[in-house]
Amino acid sequence: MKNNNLNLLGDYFSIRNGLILIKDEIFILKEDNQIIFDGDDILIKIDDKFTKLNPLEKKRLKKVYKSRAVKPYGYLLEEQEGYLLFFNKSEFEQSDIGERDIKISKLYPNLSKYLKQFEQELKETLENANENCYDFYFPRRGSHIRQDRDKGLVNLEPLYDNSPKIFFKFISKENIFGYALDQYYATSDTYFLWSKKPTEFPLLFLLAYLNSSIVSFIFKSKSLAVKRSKTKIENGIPLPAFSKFKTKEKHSIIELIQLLTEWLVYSVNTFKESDVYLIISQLESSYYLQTAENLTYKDRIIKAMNDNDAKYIQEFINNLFYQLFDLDENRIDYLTKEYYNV
DNA sequence: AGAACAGTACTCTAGTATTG
DNA sequence: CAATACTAGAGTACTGTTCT
Repeated sequence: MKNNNLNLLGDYFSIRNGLILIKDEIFILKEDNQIIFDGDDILIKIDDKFTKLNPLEKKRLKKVYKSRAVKPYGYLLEEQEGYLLFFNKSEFEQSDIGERDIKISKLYPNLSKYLKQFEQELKETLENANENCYDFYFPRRGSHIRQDRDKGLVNLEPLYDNSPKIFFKFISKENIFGYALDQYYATSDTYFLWSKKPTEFPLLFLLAYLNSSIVSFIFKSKSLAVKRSKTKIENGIPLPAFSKFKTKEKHSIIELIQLLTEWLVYSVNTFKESDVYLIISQLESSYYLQTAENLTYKDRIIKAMNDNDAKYIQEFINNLFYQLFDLDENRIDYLTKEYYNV
């Protein structure tokens, strides 16, 4: 059955857990409890006293989320778990252990003091798991990954910090794929898609595809429910061969899918009037919506956008995918309802 | 109460790097 | 270049929580 020409999600993306920490409660600092924000100052609790962090130290605190924050096209801002204390091993690569310790405590005097409160406990955990106990400053997994067998490690910090990324829950029955443009760190109950090689199609198109009813159908028909296993997702989700879409009509569908997805991303996350105006103005020049038979949809889409009706936009995207793949939407709906009980 | 689920982090393994 | 050490990958054991 295996078709060697089939593009799979796993061919283009590595799926990796978020950060696996030695102990979440030590590395994830909760506001008001372990850290306080006072204007531009950040204070951290060490031996029951709040101590002010230096500017370099502030950069080591990252917004961190758990999988309950994941939602289609975005994440729930209010579900931020806390601030991750993230030391990056590659910052200290060249030094030996002793030198590294000194360097850390010089550059990050307060943060290292904070961690040293728990040094014994952290070292014991690492020792027990046969891991290097001197690395108690760092996440155990998820800060660096190997993309290809013959290539070096990729440092994910800049990608977590400031790069568009797609992620989903570690355990989920549905195809819900979140998206973040800004700083988004997550614990190991979230999986991230990290690009292995440039794909032919843009990330927003992939995001739309993964959240579409097509992939929902694939999830159900292949029983791909994510349950502590990523290989099923890597090998179970086919990616369309972009080069097959040759006609102007197909390209106009792809263009419109991206535009609508962009709107969904805005509507789910930071809703800015100016961004929405820009999208609506781009709708005017959409080739797909210019043809006589599709003209009526334009007003309907604009209305849905003004009403913040994400459901309509999602359904429209679903239909666009059916058209793109020359599928009979009624047939898929029938199959889904009849045989998958939804 | 017991089952099912979700979150956490433990641990085995495979592959890479180092060393002698 | 073989032996050994190290590290990241992967799956799951364990535990606390929620559902029935």
